[in-house]
Amino acid sequence: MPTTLTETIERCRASGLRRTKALEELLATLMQSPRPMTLAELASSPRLRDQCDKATVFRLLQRLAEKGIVRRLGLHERAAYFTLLLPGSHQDYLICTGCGTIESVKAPCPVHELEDEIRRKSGFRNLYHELEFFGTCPACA
Amino acid sequence: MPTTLTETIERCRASGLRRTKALEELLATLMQSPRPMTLAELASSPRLRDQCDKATVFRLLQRLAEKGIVRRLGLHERAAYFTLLLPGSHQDYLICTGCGTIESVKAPCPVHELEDEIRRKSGFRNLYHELEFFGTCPACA
DNA sequence: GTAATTGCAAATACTTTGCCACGTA
DNA sequence: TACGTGGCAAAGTATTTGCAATTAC
Repeated sequence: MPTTLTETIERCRASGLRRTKALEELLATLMQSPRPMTLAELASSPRLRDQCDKATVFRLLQRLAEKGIVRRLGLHERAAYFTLLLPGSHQDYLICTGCGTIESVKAPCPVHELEDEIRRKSGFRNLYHELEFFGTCPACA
Repeated sequence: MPTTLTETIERCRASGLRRTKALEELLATLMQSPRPMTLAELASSPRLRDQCDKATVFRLLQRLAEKGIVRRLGLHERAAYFTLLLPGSHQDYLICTGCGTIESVKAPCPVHELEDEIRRKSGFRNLYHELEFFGTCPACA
């Protein structure tokens, strides 16, 4: 049984957020989306466009991410990350959400079979993947 | 046997790039780094700081990424992506590097065991992961 | 010699904050 | 009433581009 909007609003209330129109509409929008959305997409979506300012959406997302109700995807810096692609090698990363330290994962990557399956079933070409683990490192805990 | 700097420079030459000091230093820097780096980190690194402008590093990275020698990590938009976290559910994504379309992967995620192992061995808390597949969708191919 | 590459500076884009008004509890 | 929240506008940071000068081939 899928999680309902009401339940999610309850989780927000339980973590101390106030029940506002903007919060409800934001949650509803995210809940209806089958994929992650950008701040700009959210702020200009039908339910939010005339409802509230982009800064409001930004701060809501910020609070929701703090409470663990929303997640901001990607390496947690504002800047883009680049890595050299060495033929025949592949790296996964373990990143501390506290201090931002990035280390590489030594264990073999378990994703290749799924990647093959997706390659076959989806018809995508030049397929590759990125896998990152996030958490709080011992030093930050 | 690890890929050498010379070999990588050769790959660049083979894809039509000119052999410049900036290119060599950039590749050497990336090659020595055990983890992905940002444009700012690269441009201010010892080998590049006095060697060339940040715009040059930017354009080099751009060309190298085009040629498949460097990879820019993360969802390929400038903006950050947000997703709702529903208790007990997890999503992986399939993203077209051509048109940017994001769809969710239906197959079960094969990463949980590795995640458990990392949780045990690394001492990280609040561990979670993100897995994305990238490629060219049938429509873009 | 010719086309790719670079530096510098300016323009964009996205994110984040200040401050005061407002609404929820 | 008190404190979290919202709007608007401005500031901050990262990315990207224009153009003339330079360099690799």
